[in-house]
Amino acid sequence: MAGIRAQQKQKTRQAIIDAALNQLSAEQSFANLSLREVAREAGIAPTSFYRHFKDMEELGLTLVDECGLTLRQLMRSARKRFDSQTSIIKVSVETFMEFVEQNPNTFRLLLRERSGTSRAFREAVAREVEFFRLELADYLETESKLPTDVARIQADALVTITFNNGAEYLDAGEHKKRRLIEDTITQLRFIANGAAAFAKEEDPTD
Amino acid sequence: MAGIRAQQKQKTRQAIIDAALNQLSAEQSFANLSLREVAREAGIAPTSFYRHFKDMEELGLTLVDECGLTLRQLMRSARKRFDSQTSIIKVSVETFMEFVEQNPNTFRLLLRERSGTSRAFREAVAREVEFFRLELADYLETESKLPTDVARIQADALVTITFNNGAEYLDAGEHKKRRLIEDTITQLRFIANGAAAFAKEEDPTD
DNA sequence: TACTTCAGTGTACATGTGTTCGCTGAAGTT
DNA sequence: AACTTCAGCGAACACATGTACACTGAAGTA
Repeated sequence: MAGIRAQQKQKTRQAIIDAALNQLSAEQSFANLSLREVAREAGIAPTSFYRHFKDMEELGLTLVDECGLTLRQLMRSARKRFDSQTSIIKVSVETFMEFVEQNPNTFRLLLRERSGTSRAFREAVAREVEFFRLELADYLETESKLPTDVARIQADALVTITFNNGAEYLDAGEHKKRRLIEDTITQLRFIANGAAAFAKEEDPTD
Repeated sequence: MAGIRAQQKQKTRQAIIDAALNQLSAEQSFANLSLREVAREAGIAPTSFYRHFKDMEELGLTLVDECGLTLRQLMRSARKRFDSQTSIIKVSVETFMEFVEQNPNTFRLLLRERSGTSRAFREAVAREVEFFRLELADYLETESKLPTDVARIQADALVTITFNNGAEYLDAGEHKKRRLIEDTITQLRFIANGAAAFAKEEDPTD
């Protein structure tokens, strides 16, 4: 049961996925990527595409899932392996920007489809971002001992700022990139301090 | 010199612009709007389009400019007419969300082309957002008496949060919309307080 | 009135698209 | 060895697109 058949199928499936990702760039979004272009790049006939995906939409959703997963794992490991010397905020931001730097097209996919034309895509990206928020809110609640809803609102803000500055990072020059990282860290600190002060005000006993 | 000619030309030019804006929706972005579709909606022959715009790109840039201008004027007037009873933050957020509610397609245009495929578009939107930031930073510097760079960093964060939550507002239901406004206000307060605390720390004499 | 300008038109063409259909041949099964 | 499955193929299709071109006729001009 080597499954030569299934193995080969898996291989071209991956080829299609890679082809799609490789074609993404600043000038080309998934939305205006055609089935035929993907097939060409993957080295298969246009019609063979249908053996693996019903649609370009189905392929897109697969990509979003995969990219979201990658990013989530990365951030999770960043939170785990941060040493107590450097702040968790700094580590997270640097990790995130590193990801953006090294996978610009992956990130662009999430960024663009977040406000894209297909409801399914928007929801899929929203789901990924939601994972982020929940995980971070959870972390804040237990580590910073914040009330649940303060943690949630703060987490939302942190994710929004980071994700968005990641978008700016894409088009930035070397100098601006450095400043962007610093500014992001500062902004996250503003939020963290503001939230902490707010929580204290509400419950001074803590 | 009634200029019947020029008058008529201006009229169809506006018809084209309106046609384009009317076709925008959650399911249709400017990027996948074709010249022919716009012409059809505007009630002119496809080729007549060229009498007014060199390109779809040129039309798009015009739209971005126009939309940005509208939004900017709105926010500026909001800042001016806020009565001292309600906080400037609350007024600004409510004004912004009202704009998003009433001009969803206009806002969608800015939102999407911000991370779009055309460099010219991205830069145009970035320019509009930059106006926002600068005006707000200026306001913060004079009103809250913050150091220039703290004001800038804070303004960036405020704009990012507001703009982004506006995007979520688009797809939100009635209940979520109300919560979104509240959360946005809270988040902006976090930032404002965090920034103020930071500034005080740096320069306790103030 | 004769002449020019030019917004708007209709035809035409080359190009790229998604998708249907029937075929092929190797892999898998009995 | 005989039979089935099924990933991949090429030809063909109907369709929409951007744009070139030559045209018309009303508005503007002298």
